[in-house]
Amino acid sequence: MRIGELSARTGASRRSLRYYEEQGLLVSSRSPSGQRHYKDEHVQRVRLVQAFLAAGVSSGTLVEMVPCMAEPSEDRARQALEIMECERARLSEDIDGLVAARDALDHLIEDNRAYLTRSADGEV
Amino acid sequence: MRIGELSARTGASRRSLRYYEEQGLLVSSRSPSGQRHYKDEHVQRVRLVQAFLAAGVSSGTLVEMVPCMAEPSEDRARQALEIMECERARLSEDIDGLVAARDALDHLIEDNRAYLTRSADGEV
DNA sequence: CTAAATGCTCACATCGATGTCAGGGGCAAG
DNA sequence: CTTGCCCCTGACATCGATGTGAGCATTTAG
Repeated sequence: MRIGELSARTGASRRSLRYYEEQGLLVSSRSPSGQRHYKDEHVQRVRLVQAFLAAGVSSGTLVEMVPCMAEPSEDRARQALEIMECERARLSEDIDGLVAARDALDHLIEDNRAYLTRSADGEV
Repeated sequence: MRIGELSARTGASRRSLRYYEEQGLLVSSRSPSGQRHYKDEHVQRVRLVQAFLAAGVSSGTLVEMVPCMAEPSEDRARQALEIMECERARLSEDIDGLVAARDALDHLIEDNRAYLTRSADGEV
């Protein structure tokens, strides 16, 4: 498939797909005229990239984690593992932060509701 | 306290504190010479702002949520409530995304570990 | 009093993923 | 052949929170 279809299937803009490739997160075989061609497999790859980027993993970090699978070397694998675990810790921290924020928000919502209820009861 | 102390207590840079004020997220009383002065109370406020900003709530959205508590009006409260609930949904979505990413990462880590183990067992 | 530390404002820089526009091919159907 | 749609590269723009630096004022410690 060409870039338009991959874009449609993944929701990533063409621009983003080219960017992923530029960053080494995605490969494409080129037709003689230079057009990118992808296989079904790549749909999953793009989804993975999207998930990590959305999770705040930078493309630079991602490139150190994921592509090691393409050209496996023991050293690279060890280094990738270290980075992955580091990133995993960051993710967990972020999750905790978000959950805390949501709790705080729930608190504000509660307060607001209480205020409105009181107000509705005709209180000044 | 002046801005330096508030900064030290919250971990927010002086720059950020001025920015929060500029955005209407923080108030300060000014000394005759124009220096900002804060009360202990404000430490908590800053922490709240930090938590929400870190959670990806924009200062614009935040200003519609939080300061309604300062000048409570029924209409504002209702509108704020709507925004809060909307933002809560977004937060929950984000959390789900992060958790999914972490799961994917765990998968990659697992694969990597398996590879290293096989490698250590002397396999080609 | 003086020097050091702190504060003020204004303005420009940064980062990363993406949007967008321009100028130029490529390819299929009418 | 032409029309329409997709693709290419390259470059500049965007957003939001924060960093940074200049130039100047104020407060505090010695």
